[in-house]
Amino acid sequence: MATPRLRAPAGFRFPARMHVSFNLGDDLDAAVRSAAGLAGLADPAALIPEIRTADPRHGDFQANGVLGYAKARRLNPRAVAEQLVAALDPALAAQYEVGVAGPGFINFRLRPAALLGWLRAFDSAEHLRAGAATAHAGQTWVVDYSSPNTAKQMHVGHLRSAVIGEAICRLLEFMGARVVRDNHLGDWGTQFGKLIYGYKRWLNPAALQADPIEELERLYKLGHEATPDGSPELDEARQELVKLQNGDPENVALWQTFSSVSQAAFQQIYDRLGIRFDHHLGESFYNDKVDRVYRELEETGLAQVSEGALVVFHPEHPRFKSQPFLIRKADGASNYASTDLATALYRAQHFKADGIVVVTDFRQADHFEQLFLTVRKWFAAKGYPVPELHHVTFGAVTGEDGKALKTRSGDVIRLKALLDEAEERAFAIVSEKNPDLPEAERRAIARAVGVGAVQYADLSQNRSSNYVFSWDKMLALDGNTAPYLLYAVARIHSIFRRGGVAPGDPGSEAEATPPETAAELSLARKLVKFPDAIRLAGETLRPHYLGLYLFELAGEYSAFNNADKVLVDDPPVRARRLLLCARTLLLLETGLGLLGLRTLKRM
RNA sequence: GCGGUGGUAGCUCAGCUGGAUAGAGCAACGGUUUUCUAAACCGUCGGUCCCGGGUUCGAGUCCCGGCCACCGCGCCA
Repeated sequence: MATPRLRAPAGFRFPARMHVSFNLGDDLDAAVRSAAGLAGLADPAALIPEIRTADPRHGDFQANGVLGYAKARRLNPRAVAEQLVAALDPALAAQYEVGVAGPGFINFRLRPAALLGWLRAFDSAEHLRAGAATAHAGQTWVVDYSSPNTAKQMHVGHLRSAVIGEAICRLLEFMGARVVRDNHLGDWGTQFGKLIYGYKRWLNPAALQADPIEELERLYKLGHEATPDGSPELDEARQELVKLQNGDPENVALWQTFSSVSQAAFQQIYDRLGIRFDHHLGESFYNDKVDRVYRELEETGLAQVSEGALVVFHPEHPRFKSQPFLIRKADGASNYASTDLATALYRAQHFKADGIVVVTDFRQADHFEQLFLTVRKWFAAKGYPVPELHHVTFGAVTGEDGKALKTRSGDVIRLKALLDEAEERAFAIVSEKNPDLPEAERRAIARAVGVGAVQYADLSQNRSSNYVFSWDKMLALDGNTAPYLLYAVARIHSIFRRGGVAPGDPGSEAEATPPETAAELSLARKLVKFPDAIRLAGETLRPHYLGLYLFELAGEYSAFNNADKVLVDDPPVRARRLLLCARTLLLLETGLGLLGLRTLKRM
């Protein structure tokens, strides 16, 4: 069937310098809306263009909105689509081939010169950032992630929150937000009574020096074993806790020691993962802030006493009308609902958060749903601004048997041991594949590849589902893995080394002509979709959308790399291929950086 | 019992909030190297999208009812 195509007006020259939108789809949305008015549609405001990235077979973008509009008004959708196309701003024809297809889709295919225009406009990390930063400009987002318990080892269960949380922080920052990274440590609770009990009796100072968390875990275990239920020893341990809570100087000093040595140990892990928190406001920080929560929730009538405890019900909710949100225990003590409420208030008021993101596993979904329901009503009742509240959940990490990941002896796997093993395995692989590199470099490569593989295994998959931990899969050079992506980066660097130019060097790109070969075009069209991946990952708080894009980009690059030699003699061809390499490198390095991975120049 | 999440190729998973002929990787089979990193690329094979209804121009995607797995549901976090 015939599809009308817009042609560039005779003599039209694509301007060398013109405004280029970061999100090209935004231009199309505006253009179609404007055309709806010019085309004389009965109800132009009702036409929502619904611009989507298209299957490459059909074009780069498509407008789907005509179908719904036409059907609702008993119009022929193809006819409406053709009316719209005829009314499109002719300047658009300089950039896109436009056609109507199927039942009434409008397809837009970027012309090679327009592809080059975008690639020239977004030629640096700064320009990409400037393009992306409109989404959350001027906003403050608090991200609560990792959040381990002090005096305990970080284990594999803490991995996902840390990795996903950091990627979300970087995405939000890239999109223009000021991000407050807050490690909501589990640093308060009944376990400290037993730990102090053990500490005062069996401390080995040398062991505390050498591996503080190891020693604290040993002391807690001894304290726990020495204080069985109903024993006088348990009463003593409880007394230690009471003393701590009442500000006994000795116990407070001990508790502070536990916190500081724990944070120092955690930071060793965070350094390997590229994480640095702005704040470590643990549960203890909110001890003196829960009374206000009780008071305000009672005075607004949201909380009530039930079975001696202070609870919040949500009558409009099918389940939480009867399942209580327990915010103060019957004995008067606070619990994590109390401190989480106080935390939300502090973040909203002290940090002036426009958004709060909490990254924990899916088992806490009920808690956060109740928490957020309560916060919204509470803030509304008091006239406090209500931030966007997001609970970012994730599934479990399982072994290949589908059960929770454990060591062979059944213990939890420590994060330190896990990262060590990742680096060892990566070192063995790089030493086999590239034995001529100096050992120091192979070690450095192993650090980036090994840790990156662990991070990316988490980030490449939809966070909602469980994921199966497999060394072989995450360290494979094929498939959607960190080594595959890092390898693509290294290969591009290799070309620039061979060519004796720096990536993105303006001189090397000056003569670049628009992409021509099938592989060049395919790569260029993938490159300009980067903003779409950022938007999708950022809006849904699902980093795997960015990972998937990077994998597809690396795939396009590999196909290009295989089909078209870059360092050819013909200057314009060489220049445009170098430009494509430089932009691929820029987007891969920027994207992997947003996911928290470190990239390499050689591997 | 109520609820959450998942169920897509032999395996591990995508599928951009309802769009065009459902895609990758692994595994299996075949091909490409005087080549900028073959740690790559290309192709073939492979589908009851858990089942049954419904909504509509169009459903893997939304609604209803089932089945299976994991998880949560009053003083742990």
